Amino acid sequence: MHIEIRHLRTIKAIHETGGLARAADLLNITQSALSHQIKGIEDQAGVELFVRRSKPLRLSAAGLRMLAAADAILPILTDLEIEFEGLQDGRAGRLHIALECHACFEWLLPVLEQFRKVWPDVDVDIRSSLSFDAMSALRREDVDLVVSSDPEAQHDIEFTPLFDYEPVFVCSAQNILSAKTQIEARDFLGQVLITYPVDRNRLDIFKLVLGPARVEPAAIRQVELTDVILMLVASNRGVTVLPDWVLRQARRSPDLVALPLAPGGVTRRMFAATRENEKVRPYLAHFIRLARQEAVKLQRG
Amino acid sequence: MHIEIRHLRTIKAIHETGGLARAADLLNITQSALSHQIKGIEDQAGVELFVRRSKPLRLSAAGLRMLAAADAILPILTDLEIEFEGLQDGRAGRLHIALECHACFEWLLPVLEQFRKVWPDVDVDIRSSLSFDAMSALRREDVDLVVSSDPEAQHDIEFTPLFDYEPVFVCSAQNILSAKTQIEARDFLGQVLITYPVDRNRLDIFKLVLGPARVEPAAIRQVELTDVILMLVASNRGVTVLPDWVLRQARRSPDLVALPLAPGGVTRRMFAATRENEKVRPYLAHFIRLARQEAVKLQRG
DNA sequence: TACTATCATGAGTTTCATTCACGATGCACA
DNA sequence: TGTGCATCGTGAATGAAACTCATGATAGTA
Repeated sequence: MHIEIRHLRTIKAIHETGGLARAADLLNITQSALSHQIKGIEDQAGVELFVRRSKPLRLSAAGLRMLAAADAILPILTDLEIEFEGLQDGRAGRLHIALECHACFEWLLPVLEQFRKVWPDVDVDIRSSLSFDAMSALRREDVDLVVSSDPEAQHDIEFTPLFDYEPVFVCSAQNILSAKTQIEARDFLGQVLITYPVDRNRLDIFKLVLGPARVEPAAIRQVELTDVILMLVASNRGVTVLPDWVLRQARRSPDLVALPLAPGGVTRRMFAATRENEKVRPYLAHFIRLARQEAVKLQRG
Repeated sequence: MHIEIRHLRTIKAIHETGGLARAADLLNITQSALSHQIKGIEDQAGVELFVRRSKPLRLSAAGLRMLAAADAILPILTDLEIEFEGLQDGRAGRLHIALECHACFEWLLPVLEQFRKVWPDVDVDIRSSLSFDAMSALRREDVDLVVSSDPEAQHDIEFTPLFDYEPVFVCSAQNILSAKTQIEARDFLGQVLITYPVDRNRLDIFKLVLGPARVEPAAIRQVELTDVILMLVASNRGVTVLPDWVLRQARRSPDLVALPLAPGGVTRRMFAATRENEKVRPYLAHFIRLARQEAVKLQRG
């Protein structure tokens, strides 16, 4: 059996117009074509779909059953087509974001809030890339944008700068290190380092300081939530390294001391990674613009 | 834009098999055909449905959206096809019954009860033909069987005898006529005749007795329910004429007297009317057989 | 680097929906 | 009861579109 969309439209048209000739007119084909066609459907279905006893012909019980199927199916296709039209003119699309920067949730959420108002037809989602490789996910089209501070110079991926930030050392005022003016690798000896639960070579502190100096802290404790990290640090259960803007938002506690990393502070840059040539998509470009604006606000505190 | 069922099946197959060659195998066409086809879909939709960056190719976001449509649509068609197969082998169908015989509800219901157990896929309904012409409804395929006692000898309609019955006169024991041994037309003069609410020339009493004799009762009162008619008659608010088997079921009241219509009783035959050549349908034949069996039980009381 | 698996492409073939022209048939109205 | 009109069915011809075959291109892999 070989039902086609065309057949469903035919059934619908015949029912609505109440006749073959008028239906043919509606569908912009000849009456003859329709006659051939419905004969074909009936042969395929092996069922009489029309009552020919009288003129004009009408749908039989089986025909009405098929009409019900048509009424269920055709709107689905119409919706799909409308959605595809949206994709074509760039009004719709998908923006699934992977975060390599764990602390970025906080500044990203207001950006997405703004974004959704302007691009209601874009399907938005965020995933923290704790358990998967964000870059290959981007390449595989599992996600559409990655927030990352490692521009790995890939041929098929484009990195757009979002903002600069400084990873700063944070400890309790009770901690001995709070007396220093800047922190170097060997200061971590004997300290408990609190980090986000990601692979250590994706953390600024290991890449920039501890790795090169081959220094290992006394212990590493992994905590997911920024606020919890700061709480633990405030009660001197460990030290941490966070982007400056995270502290600027959260530094209410007088127990916390922030210090630059030697020598004299470090500057890092955050990027939005997209597949090559996709940055021109209007909604992607707009998202990046919004993200940079939000970043400016962050820098101001 | 011109999406076809074939395209939906293709999308589904590619997703399930995870590749063009395997999908082609599943669909029993060549890999080349599929390649051409998906190119065609993408041209039509104006949207990239597949990720060709990697091999084997996979569905893009838009492709997944189309897959969702396929998952919604294909089962509907499968169900339709299954239903049509049922119609083909006579397992399924429609049995909408119109009753010209108003009193027939009572013996019909147990018949339908039996019938539904054997033919679960047949769509059953009963309509009393108070407000429409049952025979033309049958011809128009609005109904599939008419219970009638008027075999009007139509070329495209077939009448199958169900059972014989006798229209009998019923009155209260208080009524003068209860003293008679049989009833003739002139006995109705001065009486209130209670009938079902149908056109008078479809009632046995007018066709057989009052019409030919050109006798008019004092008044006619139309009542829908058989039990109510008998109640009114029992309290001598009028007289009526009903099939014998209706009385046989309901004649508990000692106030009711049943008398034959002159001369010496009248015999009528009830028929099942179907469209020509449709009686061979298994479920229709079976229904008629059940109806006749039930009628035999009725005759026995 | 070679090899395999996978997809793309172009030409040729086949299939099939459509049109055209005409015939058949129901329906309304005289 | 016919007569005209509207409606539907049919068969041959046509043309577009889908498919196959043969081959080329490319990504993943040993």
